[in-house]
Amino acid sequence: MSEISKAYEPQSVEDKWYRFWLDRKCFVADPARVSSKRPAYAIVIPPPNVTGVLTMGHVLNNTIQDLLARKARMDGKEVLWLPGTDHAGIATQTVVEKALKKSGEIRHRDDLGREKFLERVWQWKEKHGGIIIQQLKKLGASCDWTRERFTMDPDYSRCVQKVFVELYKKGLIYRGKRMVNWCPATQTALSDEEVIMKEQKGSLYYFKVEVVDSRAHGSSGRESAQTPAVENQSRLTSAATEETEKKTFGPITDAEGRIWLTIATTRPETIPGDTAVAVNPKDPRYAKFIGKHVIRPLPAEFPREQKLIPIIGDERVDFEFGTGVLKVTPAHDKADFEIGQRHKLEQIDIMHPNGHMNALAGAALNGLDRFKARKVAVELLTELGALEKEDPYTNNVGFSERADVPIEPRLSEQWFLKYPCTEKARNCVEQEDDAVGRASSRAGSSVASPHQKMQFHPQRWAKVYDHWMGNIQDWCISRQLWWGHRIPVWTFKVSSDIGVVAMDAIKESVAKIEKANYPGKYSLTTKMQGDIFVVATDDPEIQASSEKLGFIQDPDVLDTWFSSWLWPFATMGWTGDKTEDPNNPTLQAFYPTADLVTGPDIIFFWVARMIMAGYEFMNDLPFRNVYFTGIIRDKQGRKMSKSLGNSPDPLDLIGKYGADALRFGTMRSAPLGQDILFDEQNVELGRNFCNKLWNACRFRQMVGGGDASSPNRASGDEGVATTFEVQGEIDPKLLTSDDKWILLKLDQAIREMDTAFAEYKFSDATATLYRFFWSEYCDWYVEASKAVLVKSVTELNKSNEQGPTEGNATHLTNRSFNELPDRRANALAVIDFVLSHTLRLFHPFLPFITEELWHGMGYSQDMPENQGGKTIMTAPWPKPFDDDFKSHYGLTGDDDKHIEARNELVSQGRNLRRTANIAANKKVKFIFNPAREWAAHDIEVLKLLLNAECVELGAAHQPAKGTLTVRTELGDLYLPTEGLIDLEAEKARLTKEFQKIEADVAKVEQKLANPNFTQKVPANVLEEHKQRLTDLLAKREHVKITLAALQS
RNA sequence: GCGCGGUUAGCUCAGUGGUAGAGCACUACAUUGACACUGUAGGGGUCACAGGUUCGAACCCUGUAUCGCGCACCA
Repeated sequence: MSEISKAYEPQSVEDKWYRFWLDRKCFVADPARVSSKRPAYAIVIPPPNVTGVLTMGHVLNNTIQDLLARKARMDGKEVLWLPGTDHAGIATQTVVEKALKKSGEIRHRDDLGREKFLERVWQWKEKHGGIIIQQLKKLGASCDWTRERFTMDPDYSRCVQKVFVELYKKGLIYRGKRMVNWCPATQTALSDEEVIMKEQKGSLYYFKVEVVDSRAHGSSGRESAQTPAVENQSRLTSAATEETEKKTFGPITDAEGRIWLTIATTRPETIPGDTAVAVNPKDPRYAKFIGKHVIRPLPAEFPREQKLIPIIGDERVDFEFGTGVLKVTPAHDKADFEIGQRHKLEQIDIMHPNGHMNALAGAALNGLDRFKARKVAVELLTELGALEKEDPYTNNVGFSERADVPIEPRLSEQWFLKYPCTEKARNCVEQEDDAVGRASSRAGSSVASPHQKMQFHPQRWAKVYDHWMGNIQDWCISRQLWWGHRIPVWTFKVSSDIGVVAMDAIKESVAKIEKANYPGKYSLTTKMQGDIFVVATDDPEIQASSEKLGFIQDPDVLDTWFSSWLWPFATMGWTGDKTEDPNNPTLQAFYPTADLVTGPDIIFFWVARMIMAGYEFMNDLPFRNVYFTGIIRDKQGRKMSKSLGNSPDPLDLIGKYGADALRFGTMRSAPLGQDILFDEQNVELGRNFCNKLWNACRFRQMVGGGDASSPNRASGDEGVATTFEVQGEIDPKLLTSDDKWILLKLDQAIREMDTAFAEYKFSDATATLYRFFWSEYCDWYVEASKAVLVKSVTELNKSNEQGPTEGNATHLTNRSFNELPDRRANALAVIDFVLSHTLRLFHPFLPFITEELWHGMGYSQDMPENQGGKTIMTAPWPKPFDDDFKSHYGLTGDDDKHIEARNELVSQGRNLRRTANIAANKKVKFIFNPAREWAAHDIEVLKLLLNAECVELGAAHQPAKGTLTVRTELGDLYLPTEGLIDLEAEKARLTKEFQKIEADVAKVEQKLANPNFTQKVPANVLEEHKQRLTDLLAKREHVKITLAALQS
């Protein structure tokens, strides 16, 4: 800081210190250093997509993690913030596929084939994979980069495989043909969590089907047509749409005596896949038809016998909805599938995997995509005369989260996981009710809180979590993709002699390896399923030998989250082997981790699954606290997205304002549990704040050392020269009221910061820092300190001579003058004390500028090497002042109250200046009649703060006409105006003030007149009110007199 | 339908029963030796609405409106 620039310039500073931290290994966690005196603190990063770029969401998330990590280091903990990236199966594969298509290289990934395509994805990963990591470094993230992990690192992959095999062995993983969420765009199955419901405007189509008695005879349904109970209701037509008609649906008998049922559907294109029609058996309109058949209208060209489908009774049918008749399409609807299971219905799959209709859908629909097919189906029904009407209809449709197309329920064979440890996982998270229960039980007995529970912040997410855990469904873990962890299962169809030979060979090979080194490192299980021999293992040797013998690996890969759910321990070198883990110092030291910081949108995807995995594989929860951030929205409240183009590039913001500014601005606008409306102005505010901090330190440097005339010291520290002298001990005897006040404010700020961190309220923390540093330290303390630091000795001397003309302050004045050099040194010592503490309080939020100033101001030189001497990162976090400290420096609440009142007096005095239209830079004379004795120094400060030419002490000053006055608890302040004021404006102002006081007086008087109030209210509140009334009355009197004086 | 959260100054939000707050924006003044990325002063609010509890409600209770989110879904 030899050349102190007027404004803070972050760019060069930030790169310099980040390199410094890396070079000195400041982020590296060493399990060997962990001890009872030096506890471990760990966070694992929510791994961003390896090929992604930094978003504002990442900024929010990672700034919070960095705050926690940096704070923990300053608390003396051994900190591991473990970084890494996620392979992000679908996202990455889609991106690469698109790029290859765009370049014209391929039309489909099949053009390359699996192996070649994967090569290209790896290339892509190598090329783009590091970007987000570099961006995190720009943000200042203090991750232990030596431990950076990727979910497809070889050893990580082995963990995934091992976990799969273990769960498969246990029977928790199984293969089954089920209804799954199929994404026709990416052509893979998805988990329920990857489906998001969206409201869609569409139509509800009503079409009729003819009821027939038996399969044998086509045209005659006559007998049933005569069924007496059938009421021939007046048909709804598209013209008539009365509310009451909803209830009038029922079978119709036409002129020829044929009976028809009307069915409502949103998906007429699936009619060719219908294999039944269902009614509620309790529905009097339809129950009698159960057992009969209807003729399915589509495909039109199919022979009638093929289209006879039964009418079944199923309680699931809601007779309020639609017509009360449900078409059942077991192959294309989840609910219908279940009905189909109950009634053993045929399943007709009428679609290709890409969402186009196949031949079973009929000639007219074959080859069309689903939505086109819907239109054509409606046309066909119209032509057949089967369509009765079409109502506009809005319903919720599941969309593929990634591809943003409607998912297609589809019957397919997939791998599923029955979640482990659900009970433990569900119960470990503290619910809001628990806190009440625990508090009372603790009060009731001496039950030591036994098992530490996991806390969610904000806690309301615990309820969401609990609800999900209570309704948990098996997890579809297989994906029909190429990029990911391939399922570690090999099969061989035993249909020939070769098969038998192979079986023997593999058995032999297995036996050999088992003997050699099992159990331990690897997992293995084999089994026969029908004529299929299945090998599931993470042992590369067995995998290889199986393939040599003609075994074929399952083509699917695992859901990305099936690897991320292991993140908290797989990143710490977990091998999946419990006997080996005690020898893993990282896991020993850092698992379970302390905090997890993530978005509530992945509470099911990731958080819940990590908790279950933690219990299953580590027998302990993976983290103690989960902090859920809000979602970053734009100024208008819209979610930030690429397509809207409303997401600023954080790197641009860093370039423009600095990383510290971005961090501070983001934290300041991100209250716990609330969504954040992002506004660049917040970042601007952060920059301004950094500049303020910079200039406050610059001021400290400019006023030099304790002796105003002493030559500045220049000493080197990392090539940075200090140009002033850090002051040593504070002398309690020389402290002014302002000194004591700012020390008390610092103490308060430290306490507030501790509370804010304990409660994860980072916006509160920034608000505290902002208030303390800007409003209290800069606006008041620094200004007051100029009385000794800036004014020259001669000037002070002069003003003292002509200053207090009479009375009590003279004695103090002389003393003040005599000890001036000491007092100057002492003021500097207070400033250095406050600044060195403040920089530490700021450091988690503003790592770069605080490090720069820590060294530049020379504060690092006062500290031991490992406690701030090297870097502010390890400087001890400030502690609230204890009683000894306070009594040593004589800090009491009185100083606090006095200075608050003095500040109020100054504000009112400045207001008088304003009233008198006196320019801010013009020095004028004030007269002050203090209620109690004032030290000369304090009068000097008052003069400075009022920008007064002088403050005359007038014991019983009789104001002349045109003198403005204010009455405060510290005394009366007068400003002679010599007729400079606008009388009318002043009268108006005072009248308004008078009215306001009147209103307040009335309010308080009313309260105090109420016996209910005076009797029931706590004593201190009563006292407050009485005091308040007294003050108000005095004030009112004063304004009244002043006003009267103006009138004359 | 069920659950959760919000509604306080023009904007974004603090505020757990006792005088309604901050930042930004706005108005006026100021280029004074830290800082115009600044300073000083000022204007601005029926705390969504309606009831209730209380001596006293932005705050607690009940209901309503409205916005947002999550879960479950009726084809």
